[in-house]
Amino acid sequence: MGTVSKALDLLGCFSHQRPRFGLTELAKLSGTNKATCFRLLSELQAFGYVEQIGTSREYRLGPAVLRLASLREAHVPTRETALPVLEALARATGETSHLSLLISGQLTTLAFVYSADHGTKAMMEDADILPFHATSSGLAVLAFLPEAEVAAILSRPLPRLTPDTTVSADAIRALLPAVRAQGIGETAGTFEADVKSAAAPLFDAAGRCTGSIGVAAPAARMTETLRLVIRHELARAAQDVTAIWGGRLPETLATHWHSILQGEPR
Amino acid sequence: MGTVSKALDLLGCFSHQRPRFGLTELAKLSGTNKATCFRLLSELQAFGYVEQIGTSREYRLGPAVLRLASLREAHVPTRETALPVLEALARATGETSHLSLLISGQLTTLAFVYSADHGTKAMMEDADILPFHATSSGLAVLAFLPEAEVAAILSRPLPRLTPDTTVSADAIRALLPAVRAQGIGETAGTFEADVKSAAAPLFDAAGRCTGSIGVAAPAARMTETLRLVIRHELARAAQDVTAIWGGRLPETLATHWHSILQGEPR
DNA sequence: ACCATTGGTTCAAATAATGAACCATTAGGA
DNA sequence: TCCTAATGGTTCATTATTTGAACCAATGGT
Repeated sequence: MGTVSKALDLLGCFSHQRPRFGLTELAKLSGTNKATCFRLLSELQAFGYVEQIGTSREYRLGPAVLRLASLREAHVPTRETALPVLEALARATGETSHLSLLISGQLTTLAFVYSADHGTKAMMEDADILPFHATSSGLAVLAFLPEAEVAAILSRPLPRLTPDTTVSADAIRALLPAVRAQGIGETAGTFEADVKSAAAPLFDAAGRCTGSIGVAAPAARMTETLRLVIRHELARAAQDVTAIWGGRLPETLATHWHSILQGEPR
Repeated sequence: MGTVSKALDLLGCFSHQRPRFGLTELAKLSGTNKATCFRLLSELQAFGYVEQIGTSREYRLGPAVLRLASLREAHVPTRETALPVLEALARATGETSHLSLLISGQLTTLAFVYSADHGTKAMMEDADILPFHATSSGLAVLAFLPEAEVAAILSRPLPRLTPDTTVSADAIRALLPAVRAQGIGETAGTFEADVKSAAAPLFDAAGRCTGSIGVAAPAARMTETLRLVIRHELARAAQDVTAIWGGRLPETLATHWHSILQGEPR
C-alpha cells in the first residue's frame, strides 16, 4: 500500500464519534507504527489538513479541507443542487429525507432535510457512513452495483446493530433482486430499532450507481399508506436528482419508476 | 520532500481558475514526473479525493473532500460562526465583507457577504488565495506574523497585479509598523484596480494571527466618511470573530481597538 | 496518412519510508 | 513529594517504495 493511502486512511479515521485523536490513539486505530503515524500527521499538518488543538496535543481536521470542499461545490455543485429535491421530498412525505454518496466504497451521508410536520422524527448527521447491510440506502445501492463490488462489501463483517439487523451475506443477497426490480430498497428497524426507511439509487452519466436518496420515519408512523407515498415520491426524487446531476437511469428502472409514478398518483 | 506532501501539492493545484486538469498538464504544473503524478492521482482517486470526468479523462476534485469539510465544520464551526458577523459587517458598511484564513502559509478566502445597498460592489469568491502584498487582508496578517514567516512570504515573487501594486518587499515591510499600530491594513487599487479595502487580523487562543476580516468597496464609493465607518466596524467585527473562535487579542491591539470603538461612534 | 499530443505503463536505480528502541514531558496516585 | 505509567516526539540502520526516462497505445487535428 502506498504512503499516500496511509495518510488518507488517517483522514478517514475522523468521524462525528471521534473528531480528535491523540497520536498513540490514532496510530493504534489506523494500524500504523507510531513513528510513521507521526510523520504522516506532520505532513498533513504542514498543509493544514489536520491541526493540533491549542493546549492539548490532540489532532483534529484542519481548515484546508474547507477550501477543497468549497472548490468542489463551486465546480460540481452536488450538495447544493440536491438540497431542493430533498426539501420537496421531506415536505411531500412529512418525514426525514436524506442523500448518500458512494465515496471510495463507503456510503456517506451528504445531506438531509427534516420535516416540521411531527414532534418526533428520524435523526441524521452529515458525513456519517452508512452500513450497506442495515440501511435501505445500502440495499438500494448494492442492488445496482457490479457483482465484484457487492462481493467485496458483503465479505466484510456485517455487524448486528439491532436485534433485527440482517447479518448474513446470503440473506442480504437474497433481498437484492427485489430491490433491483422495484428500484427501491426498504428496511425496518435494521439500523435503528424504531426507524423504518426506504431509498432509491442514483446514477452518474455512465449509468453507474453513485449514491442514493431516502426517507426515514419512526416505525410507528410508517403505515402502508405512508409507505406508498414514500415510494412514489422517492421514484420522482431519484429521477430528479439523477437528471440534475447529468446522470442516466438504467433502462429497466426508468420503465418501472414510470409506472410507479403513473399508477399511484399523489 | 515526502510523498504525501507531493500528493497534497496536487490537491493544492486545483482552483476556481483551474478546476480540472489533464494528467500531463497537472504533472507540468506541479513539477512532478508524469508517472509519479499518475500514481499519486490514482491513490487520491481510490479514496475519492479526485475523480475523472465522465467521458474525458481529466481529473477534478472528488466528493471525499465534502465529507471532511462537513466533519470539520460540525466539530469546529469556523465558517458558520463567522457568517453572522460578516453579515452584520456588510449591512453596517453597505459593502462587501469577507473573511480569510491563514492555511499552510496561504491566505484563503473562507466566506464573504455582499451588501444589497448598491448596484455595484466588490466581487469575491470562496476558496480564492489572496496575495499578501496586494491586499489589505494580507497586510493585516503580515503585520502580526512572526518575522520568520514574514521573511518567507516576502522572499517569494510579488507579482504586479495592477499599476498600483506594491512589488518591493522593502516597501511592504515599511507599511507594517503602521498596520501593527492601527490594527488595520488598507489598500487602494493594488489587487483590483477599482477596489479599495481595509482589513483587521484575527487571532487564535495562543494569540497567533490566523486570518483576517475585511471590507472591500468600489474605489469611487470609498469616501473618508465610509473609510472611518469601515475602520470602526472592522475593529468590532474582528474582536467579535476572535472572541467567538475562542481567540485572544494581543494586548496592544485590544487597547487600540477599544479607543477606535470609543472615539468614533457609529 | 501523418504527426503531435494525450493518458497510461515499465523496470532498474535511487530514495524515502519504516519501526524498535529511545528520550522528555506530563498526569495521577500513593 | 516522589514514583509510575502514560503520552508525544525522535533516532537510525534496515527495508521497501518511489522515481523517471523511455516506451506504448489511443486519440485528434492537419
